[in-house]
Amino acid sequence: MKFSKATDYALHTMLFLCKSPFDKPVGVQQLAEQQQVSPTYLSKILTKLAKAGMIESISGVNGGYRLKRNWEEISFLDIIHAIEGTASLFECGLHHNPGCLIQQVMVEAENKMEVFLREQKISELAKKATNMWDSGIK
Amino acid sequence: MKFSKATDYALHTMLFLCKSPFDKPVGVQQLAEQQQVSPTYLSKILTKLAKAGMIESISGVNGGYRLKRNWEEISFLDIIHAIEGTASLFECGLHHNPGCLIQQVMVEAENKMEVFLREQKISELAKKATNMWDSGIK
DNA sequence: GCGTGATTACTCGGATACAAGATGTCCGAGTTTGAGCGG
DNA sequence: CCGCTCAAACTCGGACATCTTGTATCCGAGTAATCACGC
Repeated sequence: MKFSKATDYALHTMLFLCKSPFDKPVGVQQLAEQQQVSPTYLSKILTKLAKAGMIESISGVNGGYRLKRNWEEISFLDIIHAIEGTASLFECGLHHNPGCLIQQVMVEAENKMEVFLREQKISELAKKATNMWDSGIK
Repeated sequence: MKFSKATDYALHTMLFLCKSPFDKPVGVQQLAEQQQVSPTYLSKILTKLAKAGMIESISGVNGGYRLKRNWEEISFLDIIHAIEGTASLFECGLHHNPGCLIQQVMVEAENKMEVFLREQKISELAKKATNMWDSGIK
């Protein structure tokens, strides 16, 4: 039970895109270099984010990826769900008992986390990050 | 990113032990049958719970597993940690940056879940379960 | 009747097999930009 | 100077290859209760 590296890459990529100028698409090459990942692998992850409607791809020379409208509303949870899927974290093996008390507790626990992650907008983080950058705090 | 089946088995086993008479140890056979798992596999999981000090094993004929003292304080989180380990769910790949903002958000999210799971005592659930049983609600 | 040993019913732990999912690579195809070249 | 073609720089998507981890099985060893046997 761990978050996959793909999620890590996705979050960092989104954060980076938020800090980039909106008119110029960023190439996979550059994004991959930033995080020390192979470009081809990153492109898989970006495809998922694109299908989820968070970013869009521009093909051809000077192409790359760019944020889509309403990007300011994108939360951590959105990104995580796009990569990890939306299935429940816990599945009671005794599926013939839908009222499993353990299942109920676990679902509620998962919910606590999701509520928090839904509040965390990636755009807010981008602001904070650039502020730190400006003030010289590393 | 999902909880393992082992965690599922562990939780159900602990719940079952809570509902069993304390003086008579329960055999792996019986516990495994209850959950449709192979006894040998279950025994691995039980070993982990034993090492975490939640239960103890009685060897020999009429042996089995039994709850240990202070079992009433055992929380969901204790059990999950015993099986899944206590490592953080999220690890930022860019480990040369300890102040990664994304990491901070994720750790906090994980914390929200853990705080909740720490409050959930397995013994409380056992009480509730037997009440439901008594009142005929399946 | 009583002690001693064998049998039985258990757990323990290591080694190993198997499956699935995460991670990563390769390649062929499509798309746009821009440069080169001929008229 | 204009238009056509072609190469270059990109992304897209499928098909693999690899690695890690969860899941599961097998087997030999240890342990305690119980039973059987012989004295």
